[in-house]
Amino acid sequence: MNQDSILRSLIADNLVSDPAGARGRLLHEAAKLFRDKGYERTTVRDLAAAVGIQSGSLFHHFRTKEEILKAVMVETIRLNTALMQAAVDAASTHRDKLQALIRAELESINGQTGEAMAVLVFEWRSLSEASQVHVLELRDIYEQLWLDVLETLRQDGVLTADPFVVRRMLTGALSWTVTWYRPDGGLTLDDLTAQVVAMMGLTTP
Amino acid sequence: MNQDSILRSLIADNLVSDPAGARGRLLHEAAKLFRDKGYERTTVRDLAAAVGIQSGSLFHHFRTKEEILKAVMVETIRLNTALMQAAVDAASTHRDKLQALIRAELESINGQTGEAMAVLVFEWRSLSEASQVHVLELRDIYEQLWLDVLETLRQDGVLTADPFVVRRMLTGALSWTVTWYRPDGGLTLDDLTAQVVAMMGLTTP
DNA sequence: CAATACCAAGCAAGCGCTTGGTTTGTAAAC
DNA sequence: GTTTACAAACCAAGCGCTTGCTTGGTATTG
Repeated sequence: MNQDSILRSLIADNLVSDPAGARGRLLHEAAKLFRDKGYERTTVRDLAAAVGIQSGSLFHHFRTKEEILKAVMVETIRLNTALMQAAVDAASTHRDKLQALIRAELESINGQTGEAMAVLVFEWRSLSEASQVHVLELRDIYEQLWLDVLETLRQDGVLTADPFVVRRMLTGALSWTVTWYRPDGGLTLDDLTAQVVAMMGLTTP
Repeated sequence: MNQDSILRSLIADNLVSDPAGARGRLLHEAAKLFRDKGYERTTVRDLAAAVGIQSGSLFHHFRTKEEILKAVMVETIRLNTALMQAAVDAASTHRDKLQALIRAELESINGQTGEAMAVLVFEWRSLSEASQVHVLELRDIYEQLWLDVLETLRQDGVLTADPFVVRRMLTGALSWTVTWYRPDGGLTLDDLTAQVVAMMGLTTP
């Protein structure tokens, strides 16, 4: 199950939009704009112009501007939960599973879906409370993946800190990379993963 | 040099506003509003109401709304640079200096100045480019403090990862605490500091 | 009696979203 | 194979409201 087949399977199940379709293209452009200018500073006219239609025509596809933001977030979480699950399943040892998760999340944040992941982190407050509840449920599934792996490591005695706290710290550390990491800066994502692992004192003995 | 005397010395030098004065009170309320609703969603009418004046009267103290945001950020960096410097100076060993920095930053983020620190992290994009340059210069001084301490630890052989990367990871991890840490949750800031140190494998042998 | 701090009113611009009508794609009906 | 039917996709225009900010005048303070 590689990344591309995971995406295609989700599209087939109607869980994420086809990036080639009209809806998918809009969501992709919306993610870029929301990341670059922020949700509030992005107008529906900006969004419409990005896909070459009139602002009013947007409301044929989405009822409100906020619905667009929510769709970006929901589809991003769905895709990434599937990607993380695959990463965990592919690794064998507990330590490798954590490393795979770190690597996969760095990939999500700094790769193709980077814009959407940044939106998920920095535009949370712009969601209405009702939408927040919905997105939160999806995020909990995602987080449990991490907690399960971290808990096994703690039982192995490799990790001394609280899994819950460790995950929160990792969330911050990894998502923050979006503000400074540039792939052309002489540091690959593998390097970065290695540094995180080294920083946690988890390098293979 | 305790925290209070540092603050008073900065006020005397006109580097930060007296929290008791009109300007200081507004900046404090602005930081709260900006954190809770975001800069864009906060209107000048909100800001004015928070200190009990009319919206137009705001522009007697600040020329633009953005000037308020900038002032919040600039004064916060000034205060925290001074606090961090004091924390480093007070500790003796290299490891203690790092622990003091972590503790001090957690305190800044989750204590009295927490609102302003959150604004500094999450409202960066709302600053005009001209203001960003100015704030960036101040931030570099602040960051150098961290890098110097981390470099000594690397030379001691205690730290294997790159100081630059470690600082960026710590920035993310520590500032992210603002989204989840609650002092009444049975976890003190000292506990949190200890967890971070443990996570880095820096616990005293 | 100046300077500072404020109010009441409102302007111009930009915002999300609505409206009524036109084009386009598709597939059955003849 | 043309015609008919109809919904989906879109446009052009603009409405109602909110926004940051201005203006001219009035208290307050040292």
